Amino acid sequence: MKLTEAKAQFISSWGAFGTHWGINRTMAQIHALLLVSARPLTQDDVMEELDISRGNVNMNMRDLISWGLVDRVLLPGERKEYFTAEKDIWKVATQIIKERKKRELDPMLKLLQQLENVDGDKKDADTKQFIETISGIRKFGGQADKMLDVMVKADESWFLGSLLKFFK
Amino acid sequence: MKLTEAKAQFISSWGAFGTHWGINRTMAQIHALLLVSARPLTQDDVMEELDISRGNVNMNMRDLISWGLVDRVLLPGERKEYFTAEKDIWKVATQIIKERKKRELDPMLKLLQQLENVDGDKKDADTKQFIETISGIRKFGGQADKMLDVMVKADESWFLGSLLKFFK
DNA sequence: TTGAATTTTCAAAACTTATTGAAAATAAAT
DNA sequence: ATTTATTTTCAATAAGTTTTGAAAATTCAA
Repeated sequence: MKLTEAKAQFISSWGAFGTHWGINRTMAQIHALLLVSARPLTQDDVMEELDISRGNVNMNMRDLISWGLVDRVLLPGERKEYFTAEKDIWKVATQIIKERKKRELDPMLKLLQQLENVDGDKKDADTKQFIETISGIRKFGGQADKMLDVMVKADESWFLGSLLKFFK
Repeated sequence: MKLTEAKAQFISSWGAFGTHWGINRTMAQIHALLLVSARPLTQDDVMEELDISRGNVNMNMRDLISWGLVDRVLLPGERKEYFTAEKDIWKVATQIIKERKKRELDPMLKLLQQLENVDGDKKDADTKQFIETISGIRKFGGQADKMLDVMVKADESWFLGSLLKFFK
């Protein structure tokens, strides 16, 4: 397969993949494009490569920057802004974990904690089931939370190396 | 907080949570409702509780069943079908992991393997970057894949117990 | 069988989210 | 200070997704 075709294939699949994870297709595609580009790109480059409008590129790029996945780069002597993506996939993953934990997991755990203290007779079947379900989810979420904390603090070789030994 | 209010709160938050993970709001809400119900519910129960149409309940319920998260239950002497959700959150999580791995991760890894064999000069910056990025993602994905395999085969106490010790 | 209860389907409508493109704002060069 | 290049914003529109509801299909009982 030729490079151009392979790139297109990767960008398209990565975009489709993203939509299963609550990320919009275009954002994932821009990210994919930057991931496989040896050099930083301008908004115009992205517009041309993906055939999308300037406003679209601009907004999604901002979003990628706010997720910490893309950086603005100023090339000396150039008027235009350039954009580049972190290429180390471990860093990408920990960055995403960090953000999603903050935006989604932590607030959910906080809510579950409150809901666990629902008032009412603990002998009532519905109340009992509610408390059991909520506390089950909270405990599980708490463990996941701890594990992700260690993960984002660890460095790749340590983490994957250890896990690998651990799981044979 | 009263039980009714707490339930409503949980169902609504779980629905919002779901949308961040590529799951539609209603499916997540039906799942939440079944998770906190002490007894199986009919389509009519769900229609009433969530104030949604019959067709909507029916389609999302099918989907939940295909994900292995909900079961049909036939109560003796009853004409209607009842539905119930697996309450053990570890089982729920491993079930979801198993399905998403099969539907998303495995095909992606297969694609990356193919893309790694792109033809072209490995000294060309673009080709080099492409191969490096793709193989980086593939290696990382491969590790994740292995870890998830162990997880879905393990049982909760073993897995979380071991991880907990492992991560202090 | 026939008829009533129940479930399933799916085209149309409602709703949600993403995209465009042109105008406004900003920044740099002359 | 003015012109020119570039980026940002956002109302309008397009595209995509979810929901409805009524008709068709199925299931069960008499």
